[in-house]
Amino acid sequence: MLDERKATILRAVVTEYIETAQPVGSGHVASSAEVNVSSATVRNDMAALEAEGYLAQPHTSAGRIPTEKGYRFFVDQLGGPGKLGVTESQQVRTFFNRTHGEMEQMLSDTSRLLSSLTHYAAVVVGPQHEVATIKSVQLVSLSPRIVLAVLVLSSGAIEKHSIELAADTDELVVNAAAVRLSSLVVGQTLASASTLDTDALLLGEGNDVAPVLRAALAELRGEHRHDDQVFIGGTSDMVASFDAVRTVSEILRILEQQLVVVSLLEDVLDRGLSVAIGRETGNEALADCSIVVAPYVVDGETAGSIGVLGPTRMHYDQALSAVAVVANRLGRTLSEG
Amino acid sequence: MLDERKATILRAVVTEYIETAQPVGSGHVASSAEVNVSSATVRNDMAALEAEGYLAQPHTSAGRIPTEKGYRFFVDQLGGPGKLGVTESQQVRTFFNRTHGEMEQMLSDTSRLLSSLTHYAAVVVGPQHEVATIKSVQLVSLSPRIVLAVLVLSSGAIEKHSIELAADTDELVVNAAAVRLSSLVVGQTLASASTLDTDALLLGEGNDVAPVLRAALAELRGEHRHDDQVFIGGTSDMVASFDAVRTVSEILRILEQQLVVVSLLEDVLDRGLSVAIGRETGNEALADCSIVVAPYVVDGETAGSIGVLGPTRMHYDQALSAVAVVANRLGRTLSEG
DNA sequence: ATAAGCAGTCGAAGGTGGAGAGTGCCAGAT
DNA sequence: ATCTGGCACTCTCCACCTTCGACTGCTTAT
Repeated sequence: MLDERKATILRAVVTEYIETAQPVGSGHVASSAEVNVSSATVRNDMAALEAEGYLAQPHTSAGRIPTEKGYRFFVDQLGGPGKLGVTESQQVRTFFNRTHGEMEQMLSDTSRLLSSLTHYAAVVVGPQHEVATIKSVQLVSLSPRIVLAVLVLSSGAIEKHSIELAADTDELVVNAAAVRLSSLVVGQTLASASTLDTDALLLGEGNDVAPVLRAALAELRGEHRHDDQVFIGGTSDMVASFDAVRTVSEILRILEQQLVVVSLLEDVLDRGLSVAIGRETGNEALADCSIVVAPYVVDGETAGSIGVLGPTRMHYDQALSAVAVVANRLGRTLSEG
Repeated sequence: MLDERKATILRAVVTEYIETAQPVGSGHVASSAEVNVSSATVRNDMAALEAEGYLAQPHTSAGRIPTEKGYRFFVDQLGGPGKLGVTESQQVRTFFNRTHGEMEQMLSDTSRLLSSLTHYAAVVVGPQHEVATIKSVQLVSLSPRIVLAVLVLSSGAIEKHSIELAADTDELVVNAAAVRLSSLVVGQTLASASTLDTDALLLGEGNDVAPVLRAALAELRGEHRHDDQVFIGGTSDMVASFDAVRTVSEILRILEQQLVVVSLLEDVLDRGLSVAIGRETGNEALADCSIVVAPYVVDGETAGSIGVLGPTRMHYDQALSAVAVVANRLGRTLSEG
């Protein structure tokens, strides 16, 4: 649909605009290395590209700016992530060699890494808990009526939830309930544990233990929903790409609503490495932004996703490689543990 | 040192400037309700105030702007927080009536509340763990060499730390170590637990249990340092108070370095409700910002602190009352649990 | 001590006029 | 049939100027 020369010209315009943030004129394009025709010819093609919706003019007699469709073509023809620069590769390598220990700390650091690689905001969504098995359950009495349920998952993640009981309950009873609970759910996944038939299980229990157990199982059922951990880093870097405080404020508002961010990332989770440009994000406030997202795989299962959020005129090639590489290494590192 | 009229004029200038962000001229001040002298008289006093360092002129023939010293005077003469507006009081009341359960969730929500009350960025630093007693310790084998230590504190907080062992260790051995560890530290504070004499305690232990126990105790010692939880909300609101993206970016960079934020708040912790204006924050990047901070008290002990970060031309009265009220209610709510 | 008047200063706003960067189109070259 | 050079035209940007208005500071009168 786009002949070779037009494609080259479009590519040149996008590249140039990403670099300078200024409308690109036919002269610049003609003098660029890849194009060997005169500016007049470029002008004709650019007019055609505008008619087809790839470019736009801020006003007559200004250069052209890529439209979302233009960026989309540009990204598609990149055909996947390139290689990272040497400095960046080195940075990723040392990061993952040095990192160890706490998963949360590591995910948070990963978001910092990603933002430092790309200079855009980085979002890391922690592994889903559904697939992890329960390693241990514990009930701790904090006060006569409040019990804290602590779950340790095989991923190393911890879930806690405080349970308010209807009546004062002795610590011994709580402990008994904990033992029973452990025997029921340890080794299962959170998903399967939450399908347990509460009523049937409670039949054999004493009158004191039963209510505690019932409450705990109820929590278990509700607990694993919407408890995604999100780590956001590098907002200060990204902000520098924009020039209106107003825009910045709106973008920050989106980032503060973590639910929105998570759903943005999860929408594209099954598509693998992918890019959403401007309104493709489905969010009007992000019209000037693009998102590059990739899932990461732990032990063969898609566990979570990472991404960067930057201006539509982002350095897509760098962002794509950075996200791809980091997602890959992150998955591998988490698999080892 | 400042006669009554000059004080009134200074007050009027600060109030007006906070409202409009425009330099304030003598005419405006003279026509304000509190001042009953002509603009010429105001001019004379304003010149004096400038000479004394309370006001500054962006350029000749512009109105005056408060200096840090001017804001300082203004804040000092406010003499403590006023009352919150009815809408705001209502908002605080419903928030604390409805809130319950998870402390982390609650602190995070509190930062949202505070930012929504003030329209500035809100920072909430979670309770220090030093004073909380250990309710339970658990060691969970994640893999033959990795053990996860989970501490439940009386505050409802959880600390976790993964421990890498030198040798593969059976789950039974880990469990034995956990039992022994529990008997040693449950009921103690983290602070006292970390002063335990490791070597003496290990004498009576078997060769298999000892290394696990030693590793766990070592973690315990290091664990409670620098593990403040920080919750930041409302950055998007605050951003709208500034007009240079550059400034915004620098402020966000500070907020991303949580250590810096924590130290800002903790510097003023023992001073009670207090305000740092511009460079008083000790941070050059926050020259255009002010911070209002208050500690909150749980069970008679200063536990943590909350604060808001806004422009130097912030609505100090509203910010002071909001911070004071929320700190108070937060402390009370946490004490009940 | 306060007020009134007045000259002076400076920025903001608006208008003007190139300069420069672009465009579209046409006619001629390849 | 395509490309190119040339040309007229358009529109922004910038520098410059002027006017306007909001101040101030000073001097003088009360």
